[in-house]
Amino acid sequence: MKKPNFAPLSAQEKELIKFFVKMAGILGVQRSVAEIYALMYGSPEPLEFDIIQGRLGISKGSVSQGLRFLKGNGMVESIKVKGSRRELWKPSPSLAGSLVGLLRNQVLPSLEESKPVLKKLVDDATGQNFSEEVIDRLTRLQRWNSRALELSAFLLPPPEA
Amino acid sequence: MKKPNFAPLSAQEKELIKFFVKMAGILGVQRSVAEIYALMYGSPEPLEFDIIQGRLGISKGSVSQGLRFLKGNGMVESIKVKGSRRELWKPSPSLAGSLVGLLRNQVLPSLEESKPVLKKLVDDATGQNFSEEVIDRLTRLQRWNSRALELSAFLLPPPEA
DNA sequence: GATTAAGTTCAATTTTAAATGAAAATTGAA
DNA sequence: TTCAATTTTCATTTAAAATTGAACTTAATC
Repeated sequence: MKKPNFAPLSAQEKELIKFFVKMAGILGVQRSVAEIYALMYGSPEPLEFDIIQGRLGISKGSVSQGLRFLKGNGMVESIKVKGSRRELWKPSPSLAGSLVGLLRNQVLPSLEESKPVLKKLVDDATGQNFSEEVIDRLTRLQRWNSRALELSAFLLPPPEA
Repeated sequence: MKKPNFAPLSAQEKELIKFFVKMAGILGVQRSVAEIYALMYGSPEPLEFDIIQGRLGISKGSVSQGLRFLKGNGMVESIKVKGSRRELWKPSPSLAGSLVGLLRNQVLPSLEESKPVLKKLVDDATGQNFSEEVIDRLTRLQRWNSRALELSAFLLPPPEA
């Protein structure tokens, strides 16, 4: 019979989790994802699914979705262990790279989508009887969008093909 | 008797609102606030409370709270009309400045709070039997925090006293 | 200083987002 | 190929956040 006996979180682990949860809040990332990442971040060895679930006391579903999200954004890596189906999980080496991955997926798409929308708004405003003031604001908005997009392209080159 | 007859939103206004709502989503700002700001942003004249409420079709409470939030973050300004209790509202001249105000209030506090927490984590980890790997990660985290804080101080000087 | 128009507050409600967990799908060992 | 171990999916539940609106406060006018 299985003994689901997981070590309770240490004070340090709890602090680290709190820290990442707070940062995640700023970025709009959900709590469970931050907890998973924090646990890995403070662990000397890669962790397996069950340990993550058991020690954090969250559901299998949350762990599964959380790992998928983190992997999809390049924030964690998994290691296949031969002779077992289990994978071991650890944070990606570069925290900077991880954040970059996150940002790319979170903000770039919106910036891209907005480009044509802003263009149309500026064109319409210019073509119609809009006030100078408003046209000016819209133009400024468009400029911002472009700059942000350029900056992103520079900072966040897409991952290797 | 009052005639609460407000002009419906034009197609352009709707688009502009959609844009700001999307951007607000990234920053974790609520929809109603984004709508209010967008309406002002696209308006050649400053707007009064009732017009905002009526044209957007949201509650008085939301308008009141939204304006408070926007003002508190330096994103809008109000103009007192003499001989009337009514105020007129318009976006602050600098969009950049507005975003800066927002960011300052949203992220700076968390960065500040985290500083001592991270220091303690690093100290504890160093003083105890923690793995090199983990100590290294925590140190890197601390460095990031410091840099972000410095950068913030540079980019976001506090408003005039 | 009473009246009314304008705006604010906040408990209650509605809406949205996140977490759960049972069932289904998948993997790899035998 | 079978089968048990492991992970994923997703309908449901739970929790969090945003919005509402009626009661309340404040300020202007008479």
